Amino acid sequence: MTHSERGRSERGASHAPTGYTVKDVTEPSPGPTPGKGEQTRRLIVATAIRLFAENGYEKTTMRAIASAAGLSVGNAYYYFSSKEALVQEFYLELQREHSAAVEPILATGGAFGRQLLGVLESGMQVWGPHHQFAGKFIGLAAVPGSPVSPFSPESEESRKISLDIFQRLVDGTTTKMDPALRAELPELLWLLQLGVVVYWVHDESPEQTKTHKIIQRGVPYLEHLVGLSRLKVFRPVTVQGLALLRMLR
Amino acid sequence: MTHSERGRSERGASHAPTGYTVKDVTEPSPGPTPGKGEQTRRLIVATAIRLFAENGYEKTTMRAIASAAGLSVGNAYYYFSSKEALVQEFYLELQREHSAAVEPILATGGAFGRQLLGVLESGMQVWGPHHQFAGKFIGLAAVPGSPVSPFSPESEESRKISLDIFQRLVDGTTTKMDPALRAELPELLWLLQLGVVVYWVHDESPEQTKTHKIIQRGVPYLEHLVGLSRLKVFRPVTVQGLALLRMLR
DNA sequence: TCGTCAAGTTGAACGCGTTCAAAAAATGCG
DNA sequence: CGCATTTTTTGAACGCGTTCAACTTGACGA
Repeated sequence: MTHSERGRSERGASHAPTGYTVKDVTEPSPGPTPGKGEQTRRLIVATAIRLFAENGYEKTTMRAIASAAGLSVGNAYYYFSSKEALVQEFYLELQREHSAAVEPILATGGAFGRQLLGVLESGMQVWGPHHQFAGKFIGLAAVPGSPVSPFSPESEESRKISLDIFQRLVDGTTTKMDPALRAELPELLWLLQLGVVVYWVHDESPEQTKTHKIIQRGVPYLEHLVGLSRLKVFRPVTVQGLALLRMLR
Repeated sequence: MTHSERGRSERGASHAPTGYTVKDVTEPSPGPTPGKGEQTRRLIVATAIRLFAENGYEKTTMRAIASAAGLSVGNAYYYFSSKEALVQEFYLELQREHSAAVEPILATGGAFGRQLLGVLESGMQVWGPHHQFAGKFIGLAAVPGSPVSPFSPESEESRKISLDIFQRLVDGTTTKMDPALRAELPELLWLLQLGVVVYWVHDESPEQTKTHKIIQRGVPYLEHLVGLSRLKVFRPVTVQGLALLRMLR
């Protein structure tokens, strides 16, 4: 792990394909001129995503991706430094899907609990078909220094998308709470989501029913706690807890 | 992942080496008669542990283990179904070391916070030299269905050792708390430890100073919360939180 | 148009974890 | 002991992710 590029998962050795920002693969026409390299790149991403979704992580070998896209393995590695980088693309795709699904919920506004429940449930809906894939993914993401780690620089875009959802949720909620808590709540929810994901991934109950039930009980509980933060009795506990949270950074 | 053995990490296909319970590699004489197979098995474990500690996870290839032990790769696979199974042995070794280090702390008894701090700190001391290895390990352990997953049946022994430490800690502590909380506290601490480990593994500050600081602030905070559980105002929050915790199982 | 250089592409090769048919060694029985 | 059976050991082979020297294609100024 000794590459120092920022924010993108490709490498391109010393010579990189045309730089650009990640955008929808199916966008109509604008954006950077789709040169030959760009075309190949998109083909690889699209093929990889399709195969990951169809056949899962392990069956989707680099050779399978390359041959399905009609090119050589080496060529795929010219655009992506590793299989993990392609996994990251798949992850981003699902995250954009989640982002879109969550849009109406956040736009409507409303109580904290209702919104959080919506965000978590729609996340499970988007990821549901890929539960097994997620199990392998989490194994990659848990390794420090991996590009797909939620703490890696390569995951900055992912992190931003995710944090943004919670930021908007908190900004838009009418639920009253300690202002100090409100300031930290987006990040706290992001961490909570990490925990939920870990639980969900290990949840082998049919349709991940256990996870559903837990967030349905847990979210109102959390909403209750958030409300309590305004009470004088809970003030010291809240303040100290937040101080601890800030230490994690 | 289609083997259904209980509690051990080896396989042995249809024919398994002499069954026995995992014991100290360096014990004097008793235990199951050390037949040829048993000797080979121990040699492999000892060699693997040594190489993991000396050269880390990736450099310790199955070929390296086999050749260092003076036998063939296939032979290693006769006793251990995978490299992960050998990693598990290394993990168990460190856990026994931790268990021993923690003994005097638990024997002394004392306040909850003091004991918990001792347990966590000594864990970091034992694992400190293997911080990088732990990073790879957590990647394996995070994958559902992996034998080294903390939730796997193969990890039952590990889990028991760990839970036992927290059970004794809670049983031995003089700190007053809600009895309902006391009943669930060992498992809660076990989960907390999982979180600490994840943070520690990703903590790249020198000597993992950040993790040290956080547990030094976090443990007293937790002790405070535990104490608060006896107050009437905190009762509903405690009770509901515990109900939620029980749902996780 | 041609030549030059960068961009893009190839496929063989490497080391890895893992498998397995076959050989060797140990064991048990008449 | 002689022989059949089981346990243990071997090493070649497989498919995987990844690397890289060599080749082809495209872009562009002279």
